[in-house]
Amino acid sequence: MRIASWNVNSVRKRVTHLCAWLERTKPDIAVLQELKATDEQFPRLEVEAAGWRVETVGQKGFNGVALLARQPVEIVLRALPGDPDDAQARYIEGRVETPQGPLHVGGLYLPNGNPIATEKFTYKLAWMERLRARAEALLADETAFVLAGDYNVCPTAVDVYDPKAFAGDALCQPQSRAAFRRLVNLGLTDALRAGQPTGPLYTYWDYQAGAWSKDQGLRIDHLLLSPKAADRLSGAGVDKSERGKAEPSDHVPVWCELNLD
DNA sequence: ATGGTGGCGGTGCCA
Repeated sequence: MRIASWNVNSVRKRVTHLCAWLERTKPDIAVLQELKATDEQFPRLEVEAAGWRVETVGQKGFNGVALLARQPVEIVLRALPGDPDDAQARYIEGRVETPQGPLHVGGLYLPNGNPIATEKFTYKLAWMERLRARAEALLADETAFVLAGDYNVCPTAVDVYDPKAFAGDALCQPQSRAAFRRLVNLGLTDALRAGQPTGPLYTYWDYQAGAWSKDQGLRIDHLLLSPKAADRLSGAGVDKSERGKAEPSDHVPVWCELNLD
C-alpha cells in the first residue's frame, strides 16, 4: 500500500498536475493540503473520474485538506481533537481495512506559526500538542497509523538550506523542533529519514529568489509511522520532479510504501 | 538586491 502526501497550494490551480500525478504514481491513499477551496469548490468530478474516492475538509480561501483513496475509507475525524473553537480546516483522518488489520491515515496541515512573537506561534505549538495527544491515543489502542502532511517544521539544521537565515523562523524554532521530537519520541518512524538518515531531503522550495534553481529548500513534509506501520515499511521517497514543472506547487509529494500483504 | 513570487479575491493576508 502506497500512501502519499502533497501540499498542492490551491487544488483548483493544480488539478491538472494532481490528476496526472495520481495516474502516474497511483497511490492507494493520498492526503492533500492547502486546498484553498471550500468543499463545493473542490474539483471532485475530475479526481473521481481518475479513480479516487474524495473526502474533503475545505475552507474558503485558506487551508483545507483532503483524503483520496482507491478503496473505501471510513472518515473518523474531520478536525484535530482538543479545541472545539478551532475553525481552521487542517486535519482529516481515515481508517482502512488491510490484510494486517485496520490502518489509520491522518492528513494534516500544521500551522505555519510566523511571526513567532504573535498568537500564530502559540496556536502552532498548541496544535502540535493536540497532534501529540492524538498520536498517543492511537498508540494506546495499538492502532497502526500514518500521520502525513505539511508539518511546517524543519526537524534539524540539515533540513534547512541556510540555518542561519531561518534562525528566527517558526519552522526552525527550538520550541517547534522540541514539539516535533515529543511526537516522534512516542515511538514513531520518520519514513523519509528511515531510508536516508543523513543529508538534505527537501520537500519545499520557495517561489521567490530562484530557490528551486539554486536548490534552496526545506524539509517540512513528513510521514510519521506508528510502530506497527513501521514494521511494514518497505520504501519511501520525495517526488521531486513535480517542482520542475510549469506552474508547480511550492511543495512536492512525499510517499511511503507499506507491505501489508 | 532589506527585495523577491504565488494564490485568493478583489484589499491586504497568508505562506
